[in-house]
Amino acid sequence: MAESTSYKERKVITIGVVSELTGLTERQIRYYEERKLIFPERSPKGNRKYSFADVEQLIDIANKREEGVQTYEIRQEMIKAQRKEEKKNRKELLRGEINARFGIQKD
Amino acid sequence: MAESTSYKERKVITIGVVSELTGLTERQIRYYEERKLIFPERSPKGNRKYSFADVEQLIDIANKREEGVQTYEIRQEMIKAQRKEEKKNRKELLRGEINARFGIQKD
DNA sequence: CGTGTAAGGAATTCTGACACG
DNA sequence: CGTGTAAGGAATTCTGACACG
Repeated sequence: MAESTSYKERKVITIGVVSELTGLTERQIRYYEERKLIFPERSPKGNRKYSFADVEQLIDIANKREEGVQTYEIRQEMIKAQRKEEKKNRKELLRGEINARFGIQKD
Repeated sequence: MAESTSYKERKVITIGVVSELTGLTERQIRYYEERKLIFPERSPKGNRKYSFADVEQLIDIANKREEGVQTYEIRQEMIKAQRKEEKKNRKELLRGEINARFGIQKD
């Protein structure tokens, strides 16, 4: 249960399909990577591979770009959201540890 | 909620990636299609596209082939399983219709 | 039957660059 | 800044066919 990743996260989609799915050009998709908004994996020979989560992320980016938001600002928002996420995770981890010692006893 | 298909069912994976994911050669994957064991979609220009469900189906096929089961037999099993599935669906549909008329009233 | 392979062509993807605004 | 495009090359995919067992 740490072996596989969910369908949503597996990086298996090529850039051409992502382009169809998002309506973005390949040029745009590559540029957003350059601006660190998206992080595809690479196949052995260098082809980009995206997940469904990436596709959704790109759709969000496209929407923000249409509103005139610059890639730099989008990146800042992403970083902010990420920090919030990490904070939440640390909290849950801590709670887990406390439970492990003082909570529900197994044994 | 009849618009999109789940990640598992969306046909977005190219044959090269499927080959990596399943350990099968492209030749094998195409042949299993010829034998009607798998049904990829096609991109506008004719490239095969598979879903995660297809990948799992192919792994099942690979396992059966290793046991020496022939493609024809695998196909028969698939058809049988499909019939069972359809029967279940008809049952549920019927139950749904009965409920709609005589069951929980809305209005 | 199931799979490998060489063949030839078409489509895909990649990078780095120039263009425009 | 964000995107288009032409360029050249490498990798991908496709089909139909011959081979072997």
